[in-house]
Amino acid sequence: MFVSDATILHADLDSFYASVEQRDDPRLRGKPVIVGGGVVLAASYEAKACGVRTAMSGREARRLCPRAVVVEPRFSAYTEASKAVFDIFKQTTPVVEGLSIDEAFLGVGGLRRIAGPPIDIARGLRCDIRDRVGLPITVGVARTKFLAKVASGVAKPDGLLLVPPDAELEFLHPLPVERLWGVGPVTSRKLRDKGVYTVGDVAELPRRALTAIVGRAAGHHLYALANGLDPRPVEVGRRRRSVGSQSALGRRRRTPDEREAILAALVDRVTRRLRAGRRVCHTVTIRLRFDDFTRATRSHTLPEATDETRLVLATARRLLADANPLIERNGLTLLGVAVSNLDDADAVQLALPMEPRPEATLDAALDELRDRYGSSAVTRASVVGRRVGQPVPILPDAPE
DNA sequence: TCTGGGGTCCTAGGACCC
DNA sequence: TCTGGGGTCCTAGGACCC
Repeated sequence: MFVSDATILHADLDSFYASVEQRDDPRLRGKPVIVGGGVVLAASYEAKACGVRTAMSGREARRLCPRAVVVEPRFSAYTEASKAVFDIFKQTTPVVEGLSIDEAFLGVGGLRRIAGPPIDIARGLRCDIRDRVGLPITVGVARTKFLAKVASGVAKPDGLLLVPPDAELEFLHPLPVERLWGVGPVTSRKLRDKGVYTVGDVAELPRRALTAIVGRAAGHHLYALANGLDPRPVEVGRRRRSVGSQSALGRRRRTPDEREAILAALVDRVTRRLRAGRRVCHTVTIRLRFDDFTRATRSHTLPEATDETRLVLATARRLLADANPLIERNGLTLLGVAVSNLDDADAVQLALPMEPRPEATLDAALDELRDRYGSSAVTRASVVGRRVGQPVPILPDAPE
């Protein structure tokens, strides 16, 4: 049987925020460092050794690790460090799929001739990031995304681990179910209640039994992962699907005017980011959290896409007003705004009658768009299907 | 000791259309 | 005229991830 190669790298910066702090302030090196006072945003490995965890309350963290140095987060420093690391990723291979500020998949399948086998590429990558950015990074190498991610998780901190394609299940099956992507506290409890503790236990379960425990989609997903099946390719250029901003309000009651002011600031942040990314949104959602930590969302979809602060704010205000009885009853402790259903701001729709050959229609559309806006202005094109007889809006205005 | 801020994906019911 | 099936979109909630 043909066994494909381990050509996917999962690169994950170790305790990212805390590592940046230790890099920039030599006095912090070798010491337990906690980033964030109210809630732990990141903890150095010295702090993790005391039991400090991300998302823990600051008070609990200080109790566990009284010697820890607590520093305020410096987000601009983290963004800058992340950019530097991603630049090195992209110099290593064109196939980079970012997962978050400190994590990415790299496809290195086509590079053997010029850069050697994946394990050597991974070694080189770790050295480059250490030398040029000054940060430790762990890399997992495997045949699939999931295995590469598990490998990096197992190899942390500052490690490198290859899962050979002929030893995947030996590696995977002894691990606890929580290592499976998509198994959080709720799913973990459901599985453990049924006597399913390890990835191997999941793999032994019939698919039907698994979907009965965790639901359809999750069941199929976990079944595949536990058996080493994960055909997802490393995807370049994934677009953001929503933009949001939120603010915890503390326990103090806010007046309607105060809530208004906070809402306006949130909408302003979100629409600025929208415009900076040349995107427009269709749907506006407000997020609420209450005294008892229950949550609610309220959303509205606009007839036209927008990036205008005024319009998004008016919509968010209406949603907030409608939720007022809920807020008065339960006490608001968090307010958030998110926009989704995003489009490119400068997308233009063009309706053409369908030709017998679909590609001829697309070619004709591209020709017409290039005529209208100049060939260099047309950078992306996609086909939108409409039912026959339904009107398609035509937006003839050229972007500035 | 009550708990940040940024996201993704899935589910389920109802409206609406063919 | 009535009934049913199938698809899409919207809304709300929930689990999960970093």
